[in-house]
This record gives sequence, structure tokens and C-alpha cells, in this order.
Amino acid sequence: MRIGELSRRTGVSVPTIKFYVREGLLPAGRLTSPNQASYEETHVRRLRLIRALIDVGGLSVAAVREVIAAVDDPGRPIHDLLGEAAVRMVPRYGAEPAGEDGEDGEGGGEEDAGLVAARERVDALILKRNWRCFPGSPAAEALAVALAALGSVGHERFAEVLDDYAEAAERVARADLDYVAHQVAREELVESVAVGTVLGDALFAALRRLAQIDASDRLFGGGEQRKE
Amino acid sequence: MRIGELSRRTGVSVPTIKFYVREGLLPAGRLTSPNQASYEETHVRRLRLIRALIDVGGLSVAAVREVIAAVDDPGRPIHDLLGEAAVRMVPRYGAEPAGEDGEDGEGGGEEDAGLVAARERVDALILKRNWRCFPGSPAAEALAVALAALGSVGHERFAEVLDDYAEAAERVARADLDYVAHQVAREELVESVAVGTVLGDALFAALRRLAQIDASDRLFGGGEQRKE
DNA sequence: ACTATCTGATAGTGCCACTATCTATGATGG
DNA sequence: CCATCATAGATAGTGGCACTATCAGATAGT
Repeated sequence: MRIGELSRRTGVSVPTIKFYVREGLLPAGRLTSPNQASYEETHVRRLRLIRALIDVGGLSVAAVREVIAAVDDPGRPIHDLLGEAAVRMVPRYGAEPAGEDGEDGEGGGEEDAGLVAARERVDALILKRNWRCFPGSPAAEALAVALAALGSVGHERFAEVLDDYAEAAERVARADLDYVAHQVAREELVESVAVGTVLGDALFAALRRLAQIDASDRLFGGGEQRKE
Repeated sequence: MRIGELSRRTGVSVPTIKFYVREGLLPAGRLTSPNQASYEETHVRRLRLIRALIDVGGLSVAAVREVIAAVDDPGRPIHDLLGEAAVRMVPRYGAEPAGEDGEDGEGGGEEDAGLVAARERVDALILKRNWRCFPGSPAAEALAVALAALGSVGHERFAEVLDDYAEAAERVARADLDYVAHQVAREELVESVAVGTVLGDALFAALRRLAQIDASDRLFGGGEQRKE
């Protein structure tokens, strides 16, 4: 098919498709003449993947490029890909802009002691749950950053629910792996991991919200059946 | 304290603090003279909340403004706040830029079939789990969008793990409510909900990643004890 | 008195994700 | 055969966002 049809099939404008090709997200079409190229079903599929990662997963174009590079690299171990898809989440802020704070105190002199303490907590959790991952991994660091942020806004006690969260996370991860293991071809498996990781976050976040609304209604709404 | 100290205490530059005040995220300081204002501990706290929501939660300034407006509004029901914090997630794309696809048809007011089917799935899930929330809520719609995106990239079977996800989400939501219910003052409760919702997502995502790495290692890594 | 700091205002910066426009070609159909 | 349309590839421009820079005039503290 030609670019016009590709555009129609995916709802992505022609200039944007060209932009994605330039940016290395989408392979160029096969040239049938100097100014004519043909696109295949793989392009449709890839384009939908790109839009899903951007729109639903909230990834930046740069992040999508890296995820796709990982998907396309046949020598890449699955673990690596997991990390790849993971770290690129939350667009336009690679990780943390360094200075979580630089304050002097508030109740004492806790510099980024909050982050250091959070890292220790994370290491302890990993040990406790017997998770096989080395403590300095990006995911562990992201967790430490989130915990430190919670602490910095005075919600250090939120860490008390960490075990419940971890339990739920294990359950979700088991479901993820279960799904992923059904794939046969390596190519599909790898894509499943990427999709599952990124879109799974969005999926779970939405479910959590629904469950929260339900729980909140039962706790605060009391008598009423439906809350508006 | 004056603005310089507020800046030092929080690690946010003075121009940025002024910017947040202009944008309505942070109340202005109390003027002690025409060109001198004093800031309190509440400003430190609020500023840290803002940075946490932006840096860790990935919210945009506009989203933070709305969350904060909900926190500050004493007449706001908790449910409303839950929705508020929820919908603003994933920056710079309020919800969905409309056209998840055009498929072939794209005819006039025609809705995407994938999305319609996803909505039905969501309604069925809500019914099945007996969740008390009206089906058209933003969270339900977000879930439908995520499911539809999964379908559009050929992973409709991912929906099979939905029940496991929902189970885990309920567990997390129970933990959230448990934490939140400890708060006494309404002000604190409401802030806990906002913080817990936004930062909780980041927290859980990181935990999920760790658990995935662990599960993946057990499945694929086999013999080795530590991966790297 | 002198300097560092402050308020409030306006304008500018850099990044990002597209979009617009252009030329030169080739495809398509009556 | 020729008019009209679509296309590739290149370059430049747009709009949104989150800050940043600069300024004038006033004040605080030593």
C-alpha cells in the first residue's frame, strides 16, 4: 500500500508518518521508484504500536525509539528489554532532575538523607521478598525516588503499605509473565513484554482508580448505593 | 521566611517559585510591605507537594493546579478528589487525542468499534466485581481506552489477565484506604488521597517492574542467581 | 550608606511533537 | 499524450509548555 492508505488505516497523518520515519520509529517503505514507496501490514502494526505507546503509555518519541530499538534487536535479552521499557516511562523526565531537595532541615538536617534512607528501605524490601534483582537497578532507584518523595511531603508512613503493594505487584507480575509465556516467536514475545509493561501500567492505574472509588464509597459513602 | 530561604529549603529556584504563584499552584506570601513578603511552613510543604506531583507523578502544571484546587476546596467530596487526581495523570494529553484509529471506515460520527467493545468489557467487569461506580466515569473510560489500545496492537488476549489485575488493584485500593483512613483532619485526609493516588501509581509501577524482573529471571534466567 | 535581597511585570528561551511548504518526480486515466 | 494527482525528500515553521532572564523600583540589615 502507499503512504496515503497507511495514513487512512491508522489515523496518523502523512506528514506525521514521515516524521516518524525520520525519527527512526518506523522503517521506511520499500522504494518502487525514486518517488514511490510501498508499505506493508507490518507498518500498520508498528504505527499502531507507536501511537499506543505515545497516547496511552505517555512515552515520548525518544522513549518509543529506544523501546522499539530493543524490540528490533534480536540479540537483546528479555531482561534488558524489561528495563528498557520501564525506565522510559514518564515522558520528558528521564528519571529525576537530580535535586529532590537541597534543604536544610525542616526538622533537622536531612539533605537527601531521605533518598539514602529510601534506598535502604528498598534494598531491605528486595531482600525480604527474595527478589532476584540487583539493588542498584533503575526500577529499584525509581522506587527509592518515589518513597523519598513521599517522605519529603510528610507521608513517610505511606511506606507502611509497601508490603501490600509488593504483594499485589507480584501477583500482577505473575499474570504478566503468564501472558507473555504464551507467545511462541521471539519477536512476539519481546513485543508483548514492551506492550504489557507500558500499557499494563496504564491499565492497572485505571483499575486501581476504580477499586479506590469503590472502596472509598464503601467507607465514606455508607448508605447510598451510587455516588455521583 | 523570605523567598530566598523558601528557595533554599525546597531546592526550587526563586523565579520558578514566582512562576508557580502566578500559575496559582502556590499561594502568594503575606506582604509585610509593598515589596516584601513572608512565607510559612505551609509554603514549604506545598512546594514539596508540587514538585513531587510534577517530578515523580509526572503531572503537568495545569494538572497540579486542578489537584491542588480540589485539595483546597473544603466542600469537595472525597470521591470527586479521587477522580480529579486520577484523570490528570499522564501529562500533556488530557485523555486521548480522540482518534485512536480510523480503521478503514472513519465515517462521520462513527465511533471506533474497538473502543465500544472495550467499554462493554469494562462495564461487564465492574458488574462482575460489584464495584460501586457508575460506568461512564473517567477511570472506566481510561480503562476502556487502554484495553482498546491493547486490542489495536493485536494484544486483545491481554484482557485475559484482567481479573488478576483487578484482584491486585482491589488489594492496593484496600491498602490505600487503610492508610488514608488513619488521617484525622479533613485537610490531611484529602491531601493523602491526592498524594497516594499520584505517587502511589509511580510506586506501584516501580514495584511491578521489580517483580517482573524477578519473575522473568525465574522463568528465563534459570540457573543464574543474579542477573547483570 | 551601602549592598544584598525583594516584588511584580514583561519578555525571552529551549525543548518537543508535530505541520507546512516546496521541488522534482512519477503514477493514473481519459 | 497530457492533465491531474500522489509521492519522496528536504527545510523551515508552529504552538504548547515549563520555566528563565531582565528590569525598575523598594526595602532589610549591617
